[in-house]
Amino acid sequence: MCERRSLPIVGQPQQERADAARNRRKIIEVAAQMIAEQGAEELSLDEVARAACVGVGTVYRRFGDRAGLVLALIDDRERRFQSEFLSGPPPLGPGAPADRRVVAFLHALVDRVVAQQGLLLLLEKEMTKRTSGPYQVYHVHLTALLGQACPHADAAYLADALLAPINARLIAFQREERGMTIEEIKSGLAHLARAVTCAGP
Amino acid sequence: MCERRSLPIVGQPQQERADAARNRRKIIEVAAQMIAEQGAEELSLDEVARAACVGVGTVYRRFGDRAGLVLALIDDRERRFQSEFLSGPPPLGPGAPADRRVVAFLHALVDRVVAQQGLLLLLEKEMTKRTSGPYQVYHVHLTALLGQACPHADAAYLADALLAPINARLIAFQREERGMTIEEIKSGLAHLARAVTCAGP
DNA sequence: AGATTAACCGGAGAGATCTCCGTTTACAAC
DNA sequence: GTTGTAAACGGAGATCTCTCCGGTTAATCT
Repeated sequence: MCERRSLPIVGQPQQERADAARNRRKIIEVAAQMIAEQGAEELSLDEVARAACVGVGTVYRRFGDRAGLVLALIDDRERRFQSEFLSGPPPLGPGAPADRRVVAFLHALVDRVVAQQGLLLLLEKEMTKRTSGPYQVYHVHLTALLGQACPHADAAYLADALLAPINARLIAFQREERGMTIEEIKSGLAHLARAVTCAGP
Repeated sequence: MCERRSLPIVGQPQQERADAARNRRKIIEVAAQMIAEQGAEELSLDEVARAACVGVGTVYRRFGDRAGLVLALIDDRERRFQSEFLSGPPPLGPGAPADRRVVAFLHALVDRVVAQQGLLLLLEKEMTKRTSGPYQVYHVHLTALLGQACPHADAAYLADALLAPINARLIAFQREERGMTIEEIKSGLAHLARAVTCAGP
């Protein structure tokens, strides 16, 4: 009973209706442009809906909430980034020793945060319920690397602890209020990573 | 010219009018009770105002915004905590070696986050503009300790990095989703602190 | 006590987030 | 083409945060 006519495409939500897909694209496009024009800080979904000639309900049905829309906006770049550290050239991708990959990964994350500051600030603020998909991926990846680099430690916790200082709020604060440069931040992280991967059990 | 009649009390905002002080107390009291009853998650300043028999404007004039009210609610406990690590008995207070004080401090911070989870979650979410007063104090304190424990490193950055994993969001996630215990979190932090304070330049 | 005034008060209102539900529409089956 | 229906649509509305401003009051000076 209740058999489906066409087999579902795995991972895809059963095919999206044409109007739905069109609206999704339009909303993302309009939102991206609004952010380019007036910054991410004051992105209003009401306004996005109006500019996209779509009801507010539609925006929320497509993306769930603010965080969902921001996640969708980041998605493209995020995919590329993930493929880089999962299967790209070393030292970020496989082929380099684990401890070097750890540092390369943390540095790449810093660059990503700096590049997407506005959107990530918004995302971090709004993301109270679920944990972001990207974070989960980073954590799995870093845990694996740390497991190789220092097999005796609690790699899962260390991964959380190394990821924690790489967030948009803190980095913005360090750069704007503390006057730190990106290089100083990266070198601090490298120091931390080195200490962790070299230390005894 | 423009001389003041009575010298201002240093640090105090020039004395608060009686009705203003009464309202401040009432608002804090009502807010604390509402949180005790229904959790911090859904604290509405509108509702607080209504329950305190006060206009919304009054709440915002007294506390600035949500973050301000939450900060005021935390204040008491916070003062005590600060005096403990600034002038209380060792190993938290002065008297113990710096590296032991670092660990004691981080552990005390974890306990504080666990004890105040609800309010701190709210605070972290709302605190986008200014950085919280408490954080600044923690950072100064930890930077000083790290400066003693490992004079060669960038103590200011390490302080940020060690404080970053001690936030309500992450700890709630680690406990609820990852199933970690408080002891596991503390031991992970201790490991990290040890690695940092022992590592070479 | 009476007058003066700076500080405070209340609550309407702007603008935002998100929900709900009656109406409309795309698509598949016939 | 017609038809049936699940999915999508739109936008009014419930709440919330925070601002603004005309009216009120506590504290001070005479």
